[in-house]
Amino acid sequence: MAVTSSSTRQEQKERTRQAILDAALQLSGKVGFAQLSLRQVAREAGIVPTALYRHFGSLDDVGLALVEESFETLRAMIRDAQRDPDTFADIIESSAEILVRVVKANRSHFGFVARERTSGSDPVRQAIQRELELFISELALVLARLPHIGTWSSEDVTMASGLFIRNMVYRAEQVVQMPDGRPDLEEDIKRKARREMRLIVLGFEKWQS
Amino acid sequence: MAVTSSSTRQEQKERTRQAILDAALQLSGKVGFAQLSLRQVAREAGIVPTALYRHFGSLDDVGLALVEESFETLRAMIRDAQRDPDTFADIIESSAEILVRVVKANRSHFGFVARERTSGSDPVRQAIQRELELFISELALVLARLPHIGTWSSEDVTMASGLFIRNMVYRAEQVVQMPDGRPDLEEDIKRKARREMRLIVLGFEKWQS
DNA sequence: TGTACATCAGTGAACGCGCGTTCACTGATGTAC
DNA sequence: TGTACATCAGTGAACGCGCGTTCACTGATGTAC
Repeated sequence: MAVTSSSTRQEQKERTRQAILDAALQLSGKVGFAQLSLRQVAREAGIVPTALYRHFGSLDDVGLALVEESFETLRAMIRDAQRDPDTFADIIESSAEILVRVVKANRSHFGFVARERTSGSDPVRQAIQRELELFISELALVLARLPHIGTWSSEDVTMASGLFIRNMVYRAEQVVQMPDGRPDLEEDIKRKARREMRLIVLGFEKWQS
Repeated sequence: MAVTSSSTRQEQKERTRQAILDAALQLSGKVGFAQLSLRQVAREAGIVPTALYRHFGSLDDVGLALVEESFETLRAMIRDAQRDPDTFADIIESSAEILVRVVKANRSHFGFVARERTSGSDPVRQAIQRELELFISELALVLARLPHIGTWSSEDVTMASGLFIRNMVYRAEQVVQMPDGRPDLEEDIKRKARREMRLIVLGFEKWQS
C-alpha cells in the first residue's frame, strides 16, 4: 500500500480519489485537460498508473467529475450573490465584488470550465455546455423574482441571464489569467465588469417600456 | 517527388504549404489543434512527416499561420459589414445576416479561433487574444464614425465594440456547431443575435443621455 | 539548344520515449465465527 | 479477544504503438555557360 495511515478503507479510497481530481485539475491549468496523460495524472497524484483504474474508467471520467466539482463552486457563488438582490443596482454592485472574490478563490475551477468549454474532449465539453445552460436557467429564475422584471416573457429573462453569465465567464477568464499581486488589474476588471453590467441593465430598462 | 505536375518549384512548394494548413485546419475541427500530431497532419496533407519541416519549424508554427489565415477571414467580414452602416439599426440588421452567412462559409476558421482562443498551445492562444483585441479596436474605429456615438469617450466605444464582438464570437461558436440542413436552428440563432444586439444598443442610447 | 552542376522539396529508415492497457501479485483492512 | 478467510486499493512488469526528430538519400527543377 502506498499510504498506511490509520483510517478505514473507504476513507483512504476517497482520499486517493480526491488526490487524482486535484492532480488533474492542477495539471490541466498548465496545459489543457485534453492533453494530459493518465500517467502524468497518476504520477502527480502519487499513485501508480494502473491504480487510477480503481477509481475512474478513463481520464474522460476524471474530466466529468471535475465538471461537477467546478459547477458546485459556481452554484455556491450564485447562492451567495442572490442573498438579497432586490434591485438591479444591488446585483451589479455585489456581483462584481463576488465575481472577483470567488473566482480568485477558485481559479482552477473557473479556469477549467472556461478552457474546456470549447476545447475539452467531446463528453467533457458537452457536460460543461449542458451545465452552463442549466446555470443560465437558474439565474433566470432568480432574476424573474425581481420587481421590475416580473412581467417579462421567460425568453426575455433567459436572454438577460445569458448575457450576464457569458460576460461573467469572459471576465472570469481574465481574473484566472491575472498575475498575482496586481490589485490594479483586479480593480480594472471589476470596473469594466460593472460598466458592462450597467450598460446591459440600461438596455433592460428600455426593453419593454 | 510526391507530386510532379507541370509547375515551378516555388508554386509546388506553396501548394504543399497550403495542403499542410488545410490538413491541420480540417483535423483540428474534430479534436482540437493542441492534440494533433505532426504525423497525423503530414499524413492528411499527403506528405511524409519529415517533409513538414521544410515548411514549418514545428506544429505550433502551423497553428500561428492558421491564426493569421483565420483573422484574414474575420477582417473580410468586418469590411463587408461596414459597407454602409449609417445607423445602429442598419448595423444590426445586416450584421446578423452577415454573421451567419460568413461563419457558415468559413466554419473551420471560426471554429479554430473559438476553440483555440482559450485552449490552444501558449503561443497560439496568445496570438489569437492579441488579434481579437486588435479586432475590437478596429470595430471601435468603425463605430466611432456613427453619428450618435461620435462624442463618446474612446473607452466607452471600445466597451461597446467588445460587447458586440464577444457576443458575436459566442453566436459564431453556435453556428459552427450547428448540424447541416437545419434552417430552423439558423433562424433561431439569427433572431437571438439580433435581439441581443438590439438590447445592447438600447443600453448605448441611454448610456450618456 | 545542349551539357554539367547546384539546389532543395520530399523520402524512408532509424532512434529512443512516453503512452494506455493487461495481468498476476501483495498485503493491509474488513468480516465471520 | 483470537483466528482464518475474503476483499480490494495499490503494485510493477510487460506489451505493442504512435510519437518527434535525426540523418543520409533521391531526383526533378533551376541555372550557368
